[in-house]
Amino acid sequence: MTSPTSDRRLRPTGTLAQQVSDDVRKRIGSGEFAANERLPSETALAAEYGVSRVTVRTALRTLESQGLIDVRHGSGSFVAGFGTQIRAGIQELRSMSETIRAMGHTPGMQRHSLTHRRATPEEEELLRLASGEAVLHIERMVLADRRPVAFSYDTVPARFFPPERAEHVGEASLFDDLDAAGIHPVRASAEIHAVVDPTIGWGSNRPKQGLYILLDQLHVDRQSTPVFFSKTYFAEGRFQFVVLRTR
Amino acid sequence: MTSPTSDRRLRPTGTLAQQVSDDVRKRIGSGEFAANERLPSETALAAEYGVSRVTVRTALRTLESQGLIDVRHGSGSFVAGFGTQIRAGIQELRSMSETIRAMGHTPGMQRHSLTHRRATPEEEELLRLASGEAVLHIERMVLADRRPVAFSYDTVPARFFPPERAEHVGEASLFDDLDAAGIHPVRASAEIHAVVDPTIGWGSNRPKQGLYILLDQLHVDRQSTPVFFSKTYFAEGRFQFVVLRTR
DNA sequence: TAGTGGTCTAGACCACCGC
DNA sequence: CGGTGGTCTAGACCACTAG
Repeated sequence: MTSPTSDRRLRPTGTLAQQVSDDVRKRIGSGEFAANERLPSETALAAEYGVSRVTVRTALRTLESQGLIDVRHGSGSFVAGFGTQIRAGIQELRSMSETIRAMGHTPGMQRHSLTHRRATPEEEELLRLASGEAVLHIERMVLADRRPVAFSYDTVPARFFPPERAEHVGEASLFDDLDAAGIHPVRASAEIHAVVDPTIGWGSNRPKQGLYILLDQLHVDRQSTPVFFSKTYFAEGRFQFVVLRTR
Repeated sequence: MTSPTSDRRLRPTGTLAQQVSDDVRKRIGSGEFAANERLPSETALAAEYGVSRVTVRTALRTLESQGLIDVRHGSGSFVAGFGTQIRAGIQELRSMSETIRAMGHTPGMQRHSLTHRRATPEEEELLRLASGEAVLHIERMVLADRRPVAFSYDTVPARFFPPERAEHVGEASLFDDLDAAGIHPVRASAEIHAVVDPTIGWGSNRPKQGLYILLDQLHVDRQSTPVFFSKTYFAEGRFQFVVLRTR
């Protein structure tokens, strides 16, 4: 559509498809599009936003994969029936704090330890380090409403950070620390495992059963260069992962 | 490309993008495209297959999400380094047998029990059944190379099947049974859980630790009508799930 | 700077749904 | 049947990579 007669204003962040996706999500959240209601047709949304239908479809696909809408061939797209519970799609890579906030809870982060040490041979290979290079190893507890929901063990090359900053790495968001250092992880390939290990974590609030979903992740930047890896243990029952599987 | 001068022959199964994706996967498997090698450019592939670049991109995105290739902006697409280990993307909805075969193993299926009974109130709501309707409940063991890798508990409305067929449901692929009955599940929304439960499963080969990844799934057809639900317990350590997470 | 992938467009045709 | 989503095309321009 070249005539912007009815363009809805978009926050110019990221790709057009992301902007549309964000805006529709906002309109769902605000109640403008209520549960089980039909969204405007793809053609109508394209006209309203002043973008092509392909772009609208890309945006809707994102919302679908997050379980927010339900796209039905021949009928339309519908706001998903609840229940109200905000679910985290496992395909989305976001900082833990973001994810928890999006779930409607108050995030917290507690760094348990920070170690500066030489990389092991395995770490050297995984992160493509020079021989003898140093890494920072960080152990953190992730809280939602002051309750531990995950324990994360992260390993990142020490050279990313100037010495005066290194000691503060991981006090809050590791993603933010990396961004500030000009390192931008954008993807992670993750293995999903079930783990029982009572030695995982620390503190008195730690889940007693020691049952976790482990995401064993290697984060890479846009060039697929390894940036850091992490093992994050999500306490079963305190964190819900959802995935939309398609044929 | 309208001139099919160099069309590579494709198996006319599914969408064009799927055909391209399948063919490139085959060429990777055959070694024509070796590990860490660069694939032909998207433009070149589009010309070779006689399809648009958009279609090639859709196909490559699928392979990327399965961890088979590595797409790098400005450089090209590369066959992922192995590993040799064949991995199953959690976003793909396929029958267990298909998945195991694709992993390079010999699939097997053993039905442990088949129960015809009235649906519980919860099942009625989940599957949108009429009051008092009957369901089939099936318990099966999934084998790879004769070794149990998963236990599946499936519940499906009894009315899908004529009486003479009902007793054979789930002896092999439930997907096939449903297809034959004109029911076509195409998507599943799944919750992912970690479970420890020694009462899961049966038989002498059952994993002793009783540790599983549970996929709690509701399968729906194209109209998002619930078709059946299943709880599938994948033995930790015998089955590997992978997911590509993106920002 | 040449070549690659990243994004977007306008338009087309098909398959499916519900009236 | 009209309206919806599903798929595909040809072309365009941009951002990134590497020599």
